[in-house]
Amino acid sequence: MYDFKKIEAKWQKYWDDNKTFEVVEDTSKEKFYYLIEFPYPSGDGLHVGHIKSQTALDAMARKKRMMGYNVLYPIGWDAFGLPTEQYAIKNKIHPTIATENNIKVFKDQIKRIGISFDWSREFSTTDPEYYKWTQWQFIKFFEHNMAYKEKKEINWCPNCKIGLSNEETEGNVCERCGGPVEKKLKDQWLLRMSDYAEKLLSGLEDTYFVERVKTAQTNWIGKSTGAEVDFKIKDSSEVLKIFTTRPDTLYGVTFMVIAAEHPFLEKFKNQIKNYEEVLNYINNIKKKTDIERTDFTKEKTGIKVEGIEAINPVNNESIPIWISDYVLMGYGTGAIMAVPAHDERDYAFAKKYDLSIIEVIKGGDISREAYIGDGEMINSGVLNGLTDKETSIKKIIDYLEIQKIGTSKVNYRLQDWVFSRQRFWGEPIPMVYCQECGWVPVKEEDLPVLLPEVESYEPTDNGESPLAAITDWVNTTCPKCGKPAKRETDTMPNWAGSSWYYLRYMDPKNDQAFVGQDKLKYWNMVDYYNGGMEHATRHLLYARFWHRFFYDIGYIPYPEPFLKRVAHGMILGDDGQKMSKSKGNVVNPNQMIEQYGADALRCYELFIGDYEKTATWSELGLKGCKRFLDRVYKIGSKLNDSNKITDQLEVIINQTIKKVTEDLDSTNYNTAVSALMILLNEMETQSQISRLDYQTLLLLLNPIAPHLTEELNQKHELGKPLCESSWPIYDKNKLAYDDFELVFQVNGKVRSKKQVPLTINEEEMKQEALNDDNVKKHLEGKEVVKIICIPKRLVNIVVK
RNA sequence: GCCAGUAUGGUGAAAUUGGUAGACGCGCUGGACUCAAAAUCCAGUGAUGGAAACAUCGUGUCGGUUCAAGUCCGACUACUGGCACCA
Repeated sequence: MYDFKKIEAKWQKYWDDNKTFEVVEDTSKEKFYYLIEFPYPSGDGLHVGHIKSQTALDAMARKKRMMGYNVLYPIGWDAFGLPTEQYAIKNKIHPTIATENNIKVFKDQIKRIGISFDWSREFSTTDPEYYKWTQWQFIKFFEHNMAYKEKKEINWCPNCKIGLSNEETEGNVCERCGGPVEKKLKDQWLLRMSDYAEKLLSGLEDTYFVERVKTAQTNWIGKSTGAEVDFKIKDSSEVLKIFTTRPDTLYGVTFMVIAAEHPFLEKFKNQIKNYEEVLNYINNIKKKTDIERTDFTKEKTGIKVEGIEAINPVNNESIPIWISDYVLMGYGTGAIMAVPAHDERDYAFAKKYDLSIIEVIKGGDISREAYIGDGEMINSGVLNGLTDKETSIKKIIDYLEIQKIGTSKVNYRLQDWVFSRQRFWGEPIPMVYCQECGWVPVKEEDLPVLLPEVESYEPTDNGESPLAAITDWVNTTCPKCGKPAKRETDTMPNWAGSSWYYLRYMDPKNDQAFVGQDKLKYWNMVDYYNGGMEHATRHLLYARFWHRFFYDIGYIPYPEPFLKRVAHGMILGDDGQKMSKSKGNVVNPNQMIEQYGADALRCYELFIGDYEKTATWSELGLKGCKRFLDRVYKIGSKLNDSNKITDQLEVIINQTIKKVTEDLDSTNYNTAVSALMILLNEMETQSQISRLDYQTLLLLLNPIAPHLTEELNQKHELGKPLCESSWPIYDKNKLAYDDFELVFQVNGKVRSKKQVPLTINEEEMKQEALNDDNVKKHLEGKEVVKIICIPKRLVNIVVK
């Protein structure tokens, strides 16, 4: 019938030759910035699931351009990171080459789908011209005291003698040798992201993220409000600080629990009578993984610290101190006050070790379980008799503050960002260590710090980055004093380059700044950011943090990077399982394009179902979309000479323009496709259609099936190329026919229907209903109680 | 455990936001074309009863509000995603 391969190649060339989708800043036009998460170019290429969001945003972008907007829809490559490094090691190929090859494959795939990316803005995070600025930004963090070094645990395989990423330690077993993984302390760079917890939380109010993304972010930040309280250590000037969200239960404290890593243990070493035992317990804990340690289904363990005791500041009672694995050093102060009567964990612990339990809130049965509900305060000094939790909390905090033994306090789950990786394939951290000057950033004019050309990029056997073995590269001079110094050999995490790429798209060739101020002002926030749910926490928070910091220090004129965030649903294989090479259910877009064409594939990607939900791939569904496009082609043979909308099609065409326009602005792509199918079905009932009917159909379908529609538009000489045409506008007065089907109900059940004019009034509607034969039958022997008329809808007769 | 979301035919899913449940696609059944098949076209397709008209039932379960509930309220169940001994 028609050669879709030829048509697709022809129009892809046309767009390239005419630079149709290259965008230049133009203040006379309104801007719109669409963004997809840039792909990680792996060796496997893209599957049909990956291109769903690219296609969806492409349809939106094509439509917005036809509506006169200046649309930025860019793409690049997030190419640093572990998969490429491992691929390179395995295949004995340099990661730079591997990356180049992978990008080539990805790019070819995307080009064949006909996505309208502005390729002139393409870059990779591995380009020195790009990572120069990632390094420059790190130095800004450092200069503002937002980057610091600290000993942190890494996953360590004692067998392979290398540091492993979390992904490589699934099940606490080394992915390479299958042996057990240990923890090892290493000096690492961290970014003070926890300082930004409140800003990242409140900033969400300035965005239109979908609800589930917002809650994921909120949960990750994990704000909790409570109090910090000082517990004196008996016979000492030291104070044990704890954090609690329930200071109202302070009178119910019967013991304290501190984390195994708590500094008190070292500090009171000489006073702790069972220090030997304590050390033993701590060493046992250290052997466990985080997962084992935090698995709350397992029984809690602990040991009493003999020889030191704390004093409850509100009633001066002496209380014992315990160590347990259920208290974590990384949250709050690493110590808690235990109120077993009103906390499940404390209760379980108290029961196991036979510790006393004091009830302070009435309402439960503490002989059976901890009571976490509300009730009257008892055994609680100043709080006795109060019944409202909020009032009690406020009162006790006031008391603590007056007595100077505590203060209200907010805590966040969000921690600082561990920014060091002991790997080759990442941005070198641009810092130099000098014996005299300490850590000194590389001078700006010496950026980028290039990754050296090396023979081997395999990890070293002592936990250092492979860069540490390259002495020529490591040994340098101090940028400050000029004396011999050593470079930092760790690299940045994969998340670094992806934290600001959307800014670089605005100004990808700038060699004076990471992005120009004029470009920032013009493009402003990303209007529409699409990504997977797997990035709704970390990537999205890292990028928002990065952005917010550069806003705070004056490099970006607005605080939040993304206005709207939408999460696409995954596409599963036709077996209902996640597509993966090992399951053999991966569908390659190239094969589908080969058989059905890019337009049919695009159409099906959008038609497959609710955009935000997971969907199962079905080649039969794709076939159906191909049939639809074939019929669009065929109906061209029914064209007459008229350049007016055909009377009989006027209403449905206007309805379809409205529907497609609205659906392509939201995420309802499936119903946009369905509306076009309905329009085509209607056109097929006509013996002829006008040139304008057809052109309108092609324009509306163009964002979804751009190649075929351009070809048909040209073939039938309907006008200039669609990509240079304007989006159709509907006539508000022509959205409805002048009659409609009136529904007759008796007691809410449909009993009959009749075609009536739109001009019908309420009285006439009632009469029509009462005169209907089937309605009469259902009224027989009954009394009419009332009649409800809904204009343009129905009449409901209520009978007894 | 906490937070968020989802549940509709054989199947992917629609449903004007309280007003005809199942649009559109797939599959299936029958027919046309063909020596035949594929492709294409036409008709039918929630279940039960009926020749039909029509009737009854039907949107995860149980209750409620309403003239009217897939949609609102209450309780529950299952699944998906996020967080999780976070004090």
